[in-house]
Amino acid sequence: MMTSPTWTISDLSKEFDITPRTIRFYEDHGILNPAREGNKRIYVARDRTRLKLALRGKRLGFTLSAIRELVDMYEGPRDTVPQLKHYLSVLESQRSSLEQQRVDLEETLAEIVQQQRQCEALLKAKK
Amino acid sequence: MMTSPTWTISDLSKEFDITPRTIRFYEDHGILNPAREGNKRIYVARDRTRLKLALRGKRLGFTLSAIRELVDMYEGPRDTVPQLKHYLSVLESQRSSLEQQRVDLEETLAEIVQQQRQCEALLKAKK
DNA sequence: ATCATAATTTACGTTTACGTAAACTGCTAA
DNA sequence: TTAGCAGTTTACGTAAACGTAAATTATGAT
Repeated sequence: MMTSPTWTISDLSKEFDITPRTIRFYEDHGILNPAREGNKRIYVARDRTRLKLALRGKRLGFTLSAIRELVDMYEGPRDTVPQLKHYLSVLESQRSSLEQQRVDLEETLAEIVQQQRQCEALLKAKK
Repeated sequence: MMTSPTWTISDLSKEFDITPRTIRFYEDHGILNPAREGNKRIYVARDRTRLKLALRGKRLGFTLSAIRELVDMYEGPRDTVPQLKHYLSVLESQRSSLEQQRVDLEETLAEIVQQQRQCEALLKAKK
């Protein structure tokens, strides 16, 4: 018999270097929905994936409610045509905002690299 | 005689679509330092550039204090070798964090595009 | 001179994303 | 069986980034 892997709250908090408080907070806001064994939370692969997505979203500066929308959508029903169309429009707006962010990122990175070069040149001149 | 351009607080708030409150808040936190004419704030090109940088930083999810460090450094003195070395190390850590962010961004974008394709395929199948 | 408009300072309010403390439950090793 | 964890809920606290209202000042137009 094959059994699928599960995690406890401290497993996840260690793996992703966040506090259990944060994980419970995400649950309060509908991002996670772990099963219970008695009163203890049991996380399965799906939960872990959602948490991973959430943390990546955070690193990109998304709010928790935006993250919730996002992960919900990733799994949500796409049965009817109106659902599909709505989903598509949300995707499109996310994409355009991310692409603006990418522009900002590239610009900032380019400037930083340029400053690095300048500094190194100055350092060499000093020696 | 040539006179360099200046802006009022509402000029800038309109141009960048933020409230004057935000601009003054940035000043309180050392990101801006406009001159005064009587008690009114007069912004010159340097202030405007710093504001632009700040807003780009915000879109990337930087905190205001991080933004302050960044814009300060862009103009700060780089005379001594210790200053240069410190500056370089700050630059390097910023760069690595931005590069992590770029990875996150590309991954997320790729997933979004994939979902878009799936949806479009589903939509076509429905018709 | 007055009236509207733009600007100012001061200060309290608000939302987001958790931190932290308190008081409890449930295993497990000694 | 008791001590010690890991986990739980409840609830108040906090820092960041402004919003918003109040009271005041300055300036240009009529």
